[in-house]
Amino acid sequence: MRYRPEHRAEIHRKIVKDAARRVRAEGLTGAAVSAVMRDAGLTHGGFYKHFRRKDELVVESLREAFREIADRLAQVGEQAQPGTAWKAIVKAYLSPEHCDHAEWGCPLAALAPELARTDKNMKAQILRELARYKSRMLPFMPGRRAADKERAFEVIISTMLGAVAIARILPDQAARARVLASTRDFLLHSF
Amino acid sequence: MRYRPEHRAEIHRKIVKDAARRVRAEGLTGAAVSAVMRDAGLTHGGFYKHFRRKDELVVESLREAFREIADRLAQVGEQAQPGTAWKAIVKAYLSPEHCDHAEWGCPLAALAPELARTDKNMKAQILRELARYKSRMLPFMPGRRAADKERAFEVIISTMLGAVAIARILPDQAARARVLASTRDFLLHSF
DNA sequence: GTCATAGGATTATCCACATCATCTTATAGA
DNA sequence: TCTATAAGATGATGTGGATAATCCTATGAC
Repeated sequence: MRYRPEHRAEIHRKIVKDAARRVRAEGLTGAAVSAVMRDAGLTHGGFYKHFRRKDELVVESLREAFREIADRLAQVGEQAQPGTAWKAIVKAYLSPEHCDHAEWGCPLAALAPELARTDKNMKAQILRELARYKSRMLPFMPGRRAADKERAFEVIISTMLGAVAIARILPDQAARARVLASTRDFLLHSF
Repeated sequence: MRYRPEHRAEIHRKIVKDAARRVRAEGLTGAAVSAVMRDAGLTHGGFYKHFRRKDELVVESLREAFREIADRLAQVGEQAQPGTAWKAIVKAYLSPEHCDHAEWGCPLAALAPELARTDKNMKAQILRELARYKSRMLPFMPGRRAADKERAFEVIISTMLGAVAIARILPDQAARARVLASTRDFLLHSF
């Protein structure tokens, strides 16, 4: 129908944003073609005008999700007092808000084991996003040398995603908050 | 066909054991009825002579998986010098062998986010298994009072499962081993 | 104002999977 | 030895999802 030139890009973005929410909320297979198209106000048929295969959408949605969380955490880090940035990031990551809203949260906390099971091809693309995520967090990490910061990032992100993943299984807010708080205190006193 | 009385139970166990492997290797939806039945040497049709619904198999396979890992870790804890049991457990959990064999490993490391997304009913049953897992690990945990041990378990298991989940995404053994080792050292020096 | 075209709709196909009704048959128990 | 029965096989059904061929039409470029 020869829409406005920017229309195509807008729809594309809309689909990806929606898929980024859905994969985190429902898992890697949670962004069904018909669902994301419906959310974009379209029918499933047009999907392949925007993506060659389903996998492309999944990868793009992960890229979007990693970017969103990196943006958010970087902002938290930048607003913190110098030297305490990593602590602010830990507090934000281990907050009840993050725990309660996987759909806007860190894709690692929402999907890590599923990402590990993707095929070689997709995993390579995921690793690129993971590397970008890491590099954006490094400036805020504790430690003098780059290698120290990398170690710190790996340990801190592992600990945090584990805590959030466990907390999300727990039914009542009290138990959830307890896990988040004790992991937070543990991390804050450890570096 | 009126088989030996114990035949039914044997087949049932075989199906569950196989499903316990499959869910950890391929995710909560990885134990397809036809696949587990084929592995048991049967066809898909007989499945519903053993389970009322698919969910029942999933829950039983998780129960089996939790039991397997608890058995393994408890054995490690018992064989360790008194007072160092938790350290031995941490080393076993963060070993390359565990990382490389999700299908025999801790269901939390393999499935935590997926477990969080199950419906209320299944989650309640999962929580029971999680509680049993915890109670079996508590005797080995550091800390004086029961509450301390509980906190220790929660923080330690979160950290460990996160590290394994991240490591499993990484492609080369070196990077994997690095994450496992630094998380292990981190934990061992923290309690 | 016309019309070529690209974005979208419709519709169909294919596949994997859960579920279930019905048929078959080996064997435990008499 | 006979037979009732329950485990398993066969095959059908329904669903959800990916993919693709074909058709439709609004609009930007002229």
